[in-house]
Amino acid sequence: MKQIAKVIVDVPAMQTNRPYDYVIPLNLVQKLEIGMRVEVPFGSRSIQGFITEIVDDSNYDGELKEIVRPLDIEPVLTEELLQLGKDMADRIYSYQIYCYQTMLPTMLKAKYSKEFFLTDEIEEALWFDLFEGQDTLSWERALEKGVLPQLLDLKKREKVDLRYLVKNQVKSKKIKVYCSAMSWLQIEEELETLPKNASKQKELLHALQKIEDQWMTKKEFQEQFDLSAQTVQTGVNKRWLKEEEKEVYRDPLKNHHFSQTENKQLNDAQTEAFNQVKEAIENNEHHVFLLKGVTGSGKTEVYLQLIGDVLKKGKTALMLVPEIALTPQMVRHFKERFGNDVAVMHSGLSAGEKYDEWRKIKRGEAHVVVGARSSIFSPVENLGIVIIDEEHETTYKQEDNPRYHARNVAIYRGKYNQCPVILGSATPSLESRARAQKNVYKLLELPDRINAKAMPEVQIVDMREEFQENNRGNFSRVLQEKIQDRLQKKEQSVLLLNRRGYSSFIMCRDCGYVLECPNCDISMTFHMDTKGMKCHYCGHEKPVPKTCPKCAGHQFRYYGTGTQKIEKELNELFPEARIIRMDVDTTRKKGAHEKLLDAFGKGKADILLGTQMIAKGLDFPNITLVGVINADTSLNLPDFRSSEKTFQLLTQVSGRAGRADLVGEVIVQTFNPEHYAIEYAKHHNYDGFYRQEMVLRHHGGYPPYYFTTQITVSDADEKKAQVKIYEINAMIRKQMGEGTIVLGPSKSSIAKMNNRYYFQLLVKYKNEPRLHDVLTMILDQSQKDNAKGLYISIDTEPVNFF
DNA sequence: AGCACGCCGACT
DNA sequence: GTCGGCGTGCTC
Repeated sequence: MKQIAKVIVDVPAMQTNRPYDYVIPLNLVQKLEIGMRVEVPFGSRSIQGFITEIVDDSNYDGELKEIVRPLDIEPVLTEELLQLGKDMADRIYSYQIYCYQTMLPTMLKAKYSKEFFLTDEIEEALWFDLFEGQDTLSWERALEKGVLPQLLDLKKREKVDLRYLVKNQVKSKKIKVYCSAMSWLQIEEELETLPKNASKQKELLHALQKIEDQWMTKKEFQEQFDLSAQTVQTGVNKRWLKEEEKEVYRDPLKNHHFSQTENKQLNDAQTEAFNQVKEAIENNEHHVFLLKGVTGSGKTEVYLQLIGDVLKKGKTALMLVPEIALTPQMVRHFKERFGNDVAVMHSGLSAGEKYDEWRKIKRGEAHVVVGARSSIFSPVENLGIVIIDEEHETTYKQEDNPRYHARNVAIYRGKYNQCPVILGSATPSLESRARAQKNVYKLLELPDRINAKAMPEVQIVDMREEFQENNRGNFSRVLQEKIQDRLQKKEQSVLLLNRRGYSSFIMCRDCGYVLECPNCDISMTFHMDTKGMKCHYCGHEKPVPKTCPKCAGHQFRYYGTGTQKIEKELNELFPEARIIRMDVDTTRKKGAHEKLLDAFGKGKADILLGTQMIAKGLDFPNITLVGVINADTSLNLPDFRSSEKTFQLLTQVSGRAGRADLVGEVIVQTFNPEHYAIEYAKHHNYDGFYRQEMVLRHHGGYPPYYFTTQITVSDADEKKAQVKIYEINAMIRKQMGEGTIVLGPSKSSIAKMNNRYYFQLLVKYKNEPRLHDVLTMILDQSQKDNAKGLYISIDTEPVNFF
C-alpha cells in the first residue's frame, strides 16, 4: 500500500506551521520512521523536514510529491519530543519547526545552497568563462563574480538550471586504530629474516604476538609496550600493522579523572525529602516537588541519591543547572557518582562535542544528563526524574523564539513519563512558592546547613554615610578593614559587583551629553580594554570622542563601575593583594572560567572579584569574607521582579561565605539600607520576604496573582510599528473580559534597537479563555506584515522587562 | 523564508 | 509596446 509521510517543513512561518503530505518512495517504505529528518521538494526548492506521522492516505487534492531522501538512519526525535514540540509551539506562539530545531544539536540543522548546472550545449568560451571548467557553479560564486544576471538569462533560455541542495552537517570524529596484520607464525618468520641489530623492530613484533586481534591507537601501542613513535610507524610502513578508522566520541573531559564516591549519610530533613520523592518514583507518579533548601543544606546529595535510585530502576534522569552554575566543580559531583553514565551539555562545548554527548544520550549510553536550559529536550527515554536546580533563575526562560521556559517543559515531560519533577532552590521564585502554598506543588524543606553551621553574619553598610564622610570610592571603610584583616590572616575574600541593569558610560561635563549608539536608543558602554565605546545591543563600536558632539566641550566624566575600574581601585588600596578578576572579558576563552576558579581554589589569589557569575557554585573552604560592592543597581530597574532578583542575589552570595570550619562574614554596601529586600536578605529570612513581596504583587496585580503575556511590535519605521500596536491593542481590549488588565501600548524602554523601533503591550489576566485564540489569530494575520519587515512577537510569562 | 505570478510606472 | 519594480499568495 502507498504510504504517506506527514512532514513539518523548514519554513518558519505561520502559514507553513502544519504538516505537508509526501509520498514515501517504494525503496524507502521500510526505512523511514517518524522523527527522522528528510529532504523534500517544496515549491521550486528542496528543503529539510521532520516526519511527524506516517499514514495510508492523504486529504490533499493536488498531486503529492515524493520524499527525496532521508537525512538520518535513525529517528532524531522521539514520539514524546514530536508531541512536545507540537504542543509547545501552540502554547508559546512559536512554530513547530523552531521547536524541533531547538531540541536538536546545531549539527543536525541542515545547510542550504544552490548551484547552476548545464542543461544544454553552450559556447565553450562562455562555459569556461562562467563555470571555470567545472560542471556546476554555486550561487554564491556566481554572485561573487558578478555573473548572476548572465546565468539567470541562460536559465530563462533553458541552457542552465538551478539545483537546490540540502547539506547534512553531521560529522563524526574518527581516529585511526591499528591491529596486527599477521598470524603468530607469520611473525615468527618475520623475526627470522630481520637483521640481528634490529632490536626495536623485534620488540614490536613480540608485542604484536601478544595483542592478537586487539585494536588500539598508535599512542596506546607506544605506551603499552614502551615503543617509540618511529618504531610503530615502521610497523605500519612494513604492513605488519593494519589500519582502520574508528568512530569516537569527542570527550571534553578526557583529561579528568574521577574517583568514585559513595552515598553520604542523609540527615533527617534530607531523608524526609528523599523518601517523599522516592515514593513517587516507586509508584510511577507525577508530582512536582519544590525543594527549598538553604545554601549548604545538601540539596545536591539528595539529588544524587534520587538519581541513583532512578538508575537502579533502569530509568533515566535529567538534571538542569543554570549555565553559570555548570562549573567543573558541579559536574564533578555527578561524574564521581555515576561515572560515564553521565552526559554533560553546556555552551562551552564545541558543536561536535555537543553532538557526541547528544548521541550518547540518544543511544542510551548515558542515563543521566546534566546540562543547561536546552538539555530539557534531551532525547532520553524512560525518564524517571527531572530536577531543576536553582529553579528561580530567569535563564531557564529562553529570551528569543521559541520563548519556552525549561520549568514548564520539565513539568510536561514529567507528566508524559509519569515521573516526579523537583524544583530546587534556596530562594524559590514567587510563582513556585505560591504554587506550593496552594498544594499544586509539594513543598519539601531543608532548613539547616549540613554541618549545623550558622548562616554567616551579614552587615549592611550605608554608602550615603560614606559619601557624606567624603569617601568617594567604591569601598567603604568597613569593607576595607575587613579585606585588610583577611589578607593578614591569609584567608580569602570574594567581591561581587552587581552589574545587572548597569553599564558604564561617559557624559560631557559641560552640557551633560551622554554618548548614544546611532542605531539603538541607549547609551554606549565604555570598555577599558579597548579604550573605546561599544553598544551592548547591536555591537556598534566607536572611539571615545575628543570633543562633545553637542557643545564641543573637551571634558568627559566617566561614570560606572566596571570590574576593571574596581580592580584598579583595589590594587591601589591593597598593592600586595593578589586579585583574580572574573567577568565576561576574562572568561570569554574556552576553559578560562575553570582555570580562574581553580587557581583561586588553590589559593593562588587573595581576592576574587567578579560579576554575577561568581555567585554560584563557588565552594571553597577558605573564603571567609564576601563583599557586595553595590547591592542596589538591580533594585531600581523598571521590572516588578527587581526586589526578588536582588533578594535572590544577596542570599546567593551570602551562602558563599564560611562553609567549612571558618566563620563567614558578609558585607553588603548599599544606598538603600532600609529596603525590605536587603533587610530580609540580611536576616536570611526567605519566608518574610516572600510574604511581603506577595502583598506587593497582589496590590500591583502581578504574578503570581496574574498571568502575563507581552506583545511586542517592531519595525524600521516608527510610525508603522506604532499604528500596528494600537491596532492590536484595540482588538485585544475589545475581546478581553472584565478581570483582565491591558497595560500600554507603550514604547519599549529601549525604544530603538539596531535601527528598529519597539512598542509593547502587556496583558495581565487570571482567567482569559479567549486570549489564546485572539493571539493565534493575530499571528495568523501577521504574514503580510512579516514580509514587509514588521515583526510581532508574543512572549508568555516574560521574565525580563525592557 | 523564497519564489512565481501579476499588475503598474519608466524606458528603448 | 516591453522591462522590471514590488505587492500578494502559495508551497504537499
